[in-house]
Amino acid sequence: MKSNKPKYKQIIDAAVIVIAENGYHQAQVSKIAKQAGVADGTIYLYFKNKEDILISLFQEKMGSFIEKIRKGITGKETAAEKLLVMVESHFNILSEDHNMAVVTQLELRQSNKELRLKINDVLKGYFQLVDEILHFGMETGEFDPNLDIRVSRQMIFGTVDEIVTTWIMNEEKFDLVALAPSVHQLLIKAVSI
Amino acid sequence: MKSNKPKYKQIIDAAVIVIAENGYHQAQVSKIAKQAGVADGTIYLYFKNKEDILISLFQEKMGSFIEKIRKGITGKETAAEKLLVMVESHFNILSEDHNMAVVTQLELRQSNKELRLKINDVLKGYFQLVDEILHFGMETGEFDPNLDIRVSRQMIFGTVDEIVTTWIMNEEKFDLVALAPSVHQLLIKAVSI
Amino acid sequence: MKSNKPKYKQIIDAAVIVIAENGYHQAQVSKIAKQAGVADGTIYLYFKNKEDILISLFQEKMGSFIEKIRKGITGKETAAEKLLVMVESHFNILSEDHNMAVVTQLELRQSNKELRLKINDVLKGYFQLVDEILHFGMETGEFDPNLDIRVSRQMIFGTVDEIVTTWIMNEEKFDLVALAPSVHQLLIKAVSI
Amino acid sequence: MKSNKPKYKQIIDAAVIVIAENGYHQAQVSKIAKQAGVADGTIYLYFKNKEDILISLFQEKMGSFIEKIRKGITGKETAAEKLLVMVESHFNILSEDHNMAVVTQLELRQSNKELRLKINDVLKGYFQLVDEILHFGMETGEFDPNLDIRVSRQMIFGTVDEIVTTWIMNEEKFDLVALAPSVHQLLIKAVSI
DNA sequence: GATGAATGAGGGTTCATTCAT
DNA sequence: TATGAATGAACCCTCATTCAT
Repeated sequence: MKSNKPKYKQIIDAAVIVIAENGYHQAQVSKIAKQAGVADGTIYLYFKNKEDILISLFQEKMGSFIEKIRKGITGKETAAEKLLVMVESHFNILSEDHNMAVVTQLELRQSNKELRLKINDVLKGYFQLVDEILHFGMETGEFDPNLDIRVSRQMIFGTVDEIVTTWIMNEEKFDLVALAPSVHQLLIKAVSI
Repeated sequence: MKSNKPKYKQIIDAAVIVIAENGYHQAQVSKIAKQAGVADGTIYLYFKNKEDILISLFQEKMGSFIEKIRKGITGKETAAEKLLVMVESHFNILSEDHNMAVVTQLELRQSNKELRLKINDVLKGYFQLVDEILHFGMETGEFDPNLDIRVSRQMIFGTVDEIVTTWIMNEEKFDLVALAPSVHQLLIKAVSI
Repeated sequence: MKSNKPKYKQIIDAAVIVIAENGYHQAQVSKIAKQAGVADGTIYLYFKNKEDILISLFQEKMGSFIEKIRKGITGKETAAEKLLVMVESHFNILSEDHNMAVVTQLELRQSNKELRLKINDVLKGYFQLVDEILHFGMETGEFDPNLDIRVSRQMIFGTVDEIVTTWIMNEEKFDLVALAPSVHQLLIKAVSI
Repeated sequence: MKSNKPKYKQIIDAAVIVIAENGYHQAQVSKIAKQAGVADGTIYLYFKNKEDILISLFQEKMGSFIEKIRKGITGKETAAEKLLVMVESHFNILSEDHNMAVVTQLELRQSNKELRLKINDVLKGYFQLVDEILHFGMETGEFDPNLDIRVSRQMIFGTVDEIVTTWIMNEEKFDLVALAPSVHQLLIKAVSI
């Protein structure tokens, strides 16, 4: 029985599983290869080196993560609704993919500075999304026109990120998605007039 | 000329310098020993293992960090003032100690999950401080009596932490302390009625 | 536009170029295949394995090398003249083919003992040529009738080979062919009565 | 039972044995360490890397090789005698140390260009010795005053080296030392007037 | 208490060769 | 014939920790 998934995706998915199960520093290339069902050398036909797997992983996953959120907020009419959908989606997506949550929130942050800088580049897409919502809210008059966009964005991302991290560190013992409304309420109050 | 500092502190200070200058993954025990002016083996008379150095480092530094902040907020009369002092102190202390900022915000976060769990234990002292301010504000009627304490605390810590991290990742190119008022204003609006 | 050269020669020529340009240890089969304009697998339709390429290369090139020299000395009347032509030809041929010179003098000598033994087999054709000149000189009375043929041959080959190697190691900065007369003179004195 | 040899020498001697017995490309650091009776890591307390072992090996062995020969020729009165002693010593030393002979004549020549250049540096000490004998002979009138020193030296070294290599490639089946007189005679005739 | 030489486990990556198409 | 994607064995070096002095 052959897998029809192209090997590139196959390897990235394997990496997520292996990192989630073994931790960043115990995610050897050979383990990833075995999980992907390919030979060690095959990895290097699709990725320049181990770091390249991790960056690609983050890009792929975060790319579709952002895309999903963006789709969700597109139809919404008010900035408040958009923000709510963003928080809800963020929590939802990570709730539904335990491995991804562990990998992006905990494991990949153990990487070295160079890799983290590249990861930060990817995160810029998320920051941009937040900025768009903020600008929109300021235009519609929902948000304080004198907001410091940068600080507001850092508050929003910092809050959501901290909550998710805590949730994972607590072994996902509470219902993350259920927190969305109260998180949203706090954030809305902060940026409103 | 021999240092009179007890070797325990000597080694921790050396660790901060070495990690700040070389990064977490390039901070070998032998480098720390050399920086501390002791033999490699001497380290193990004062610390169980390398991880123990890092935890002790975090405990020592975070302990005095929290103490300083606690002192600052003690005299203040309103919860809002306390929160302002907390944010200002937080930014101030890290602004004045570049090495500490780099080590606690960036480098130590590259440690494995186990170590990070222990670091989180130390952070509980900080969380408690935030909780106290929140409770105080709820009692005085400054803050919303229906606040979800945990989420509010995560918002406050997440926001402050994210801003500091961004500041360091940007090579401290902007004035961190100057941001305190607008950060404070956002947070106050979030938790007020 | 396809090359009409049979692929066998095509691959050997590619190997010479790749080895000369990249060195023995950086001359991967895939590089040779790319240089030859064939697929990696095609190599194995014409050669048993990588070693077989190198031996074949040496045989082909050394074969025509010896042939050229043999032609040059055939018409000469005295052993001294023959020896002069041999040295001159040797220097000439390598001077005119930089790649070949590098490959046979430097790169192929990095091969393992087994391959070098096979290379030595090919060199026997050259040794035979020298032996013929020596015998001829001994018969004509030009050379010492009590010569130890084997030692004399090793002197002649060792001398010429050492000079060529030095010339290449010095990046061909001096005129190799111009050395032929003085080399010849030394050798003639050695073997003469 | 502890070895009292300093580990540096211990490791070099082990390297000679391992390379002689297994060949250059099969001489793994772990094998050398095991043969030396030390841990793999210990190697790196005395040598920068694997290449450093090989260069040091060559320097140490070639250094004492040249020293021995130099001592032998010092007392001799004529250039011819000096040359004889040199050839004899060269053959003698290698005859008496099979491993060294294999390592320096065959195995180390498989190293990459960079290492070979460093090996060549060491050989310059030998070349210098030959040059001294040649100059001496030219001064005493034993040798042709118009000798091309460089070519003569290359002849002498090339001849001796080729003979030793052949001897080893033939598994030392003939008596190398016994060849010294006839080799000497040839070389003397070559450089005499 | 203090030293520092010695230990030894562990992993990313290359590349000659194969074989299904 | 020709292809080229896939294979998987093999090795140098680092560094936290120990222990004889």
